[in-house]
Amino acid sequence: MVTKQYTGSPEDADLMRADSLAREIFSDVANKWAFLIIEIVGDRTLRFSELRDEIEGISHKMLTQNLRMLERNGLVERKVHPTVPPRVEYTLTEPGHGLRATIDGMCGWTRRHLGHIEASRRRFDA
Amino acid sequence: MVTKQYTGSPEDADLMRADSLAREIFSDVANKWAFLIIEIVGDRTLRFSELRDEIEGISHKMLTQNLRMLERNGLVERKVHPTVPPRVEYTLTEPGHGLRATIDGMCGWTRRHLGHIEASRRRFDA
DNA sequence: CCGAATCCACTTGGATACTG
DNA sequence: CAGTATCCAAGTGGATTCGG
Repeated sequence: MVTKQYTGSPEDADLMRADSLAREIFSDVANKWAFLIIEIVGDRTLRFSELRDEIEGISHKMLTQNLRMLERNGLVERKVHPTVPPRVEYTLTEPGHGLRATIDGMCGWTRRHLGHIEASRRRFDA
Repeated sequence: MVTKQYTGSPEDADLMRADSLAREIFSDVANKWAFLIIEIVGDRTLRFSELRDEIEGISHKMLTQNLRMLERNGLVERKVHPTVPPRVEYTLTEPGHGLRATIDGMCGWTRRHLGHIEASRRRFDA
């Protein structure tokens, strides 16, 4: 993905389609709110309002938008209980858990490099 | 990171600071251009113009902006050769390679789930 | 060649109000 | 409670120009 140079040969056409699709998916998902949502859901089952309470600073609108996007891509499952008042619960799907694992890796990386990054920033800002 | 509930106890203060810093860094870095840049640099050394040519669709401005950001956070190194015309080369730092590994993981995940995602989208859009 | 700065069209996201 | 729609303020990103 990403670095290939296309020659225009016929068998390249499929690769290119897969590639640009991958890139599109990547762009969908590689945003901070999506990551945060996936991390926070984890293996729990959370209601809309619980999610909003746990994700500091997210607005109602952003949360719905990202949940829809994640649902559309099959990363979270949305379960509606037909009660009054309504109760809607979100969980990660199996592919969602896979993605979560990679995000976990990134969180770990962040934690391990906090010091280095802070130092680098101070140097840069001077 | 992210999910902890703070009690307000003194020892929590440091955790909270580290946490919000981690989140800030995360927000900096978790954007599609940054990911793409890191992936494309890989273990190569690339000039500004080479980068722009390889990253389809990125504008001059976005590229500079993200390169500055990555440099500030110590993920890429910027080397200026004092020639005429100027020659500026970018490489990943050691922490940059660490982050790259996690992004690689995410790319792999995307490739493995292209089919599932496409199917899920079709279902959703109907 | 690289990058900073300006301009401005366009998108984004927050606040609010309204429905089932 | 969950979600949609609207409005509008603020931010973003592209094109262009100028400078080192």
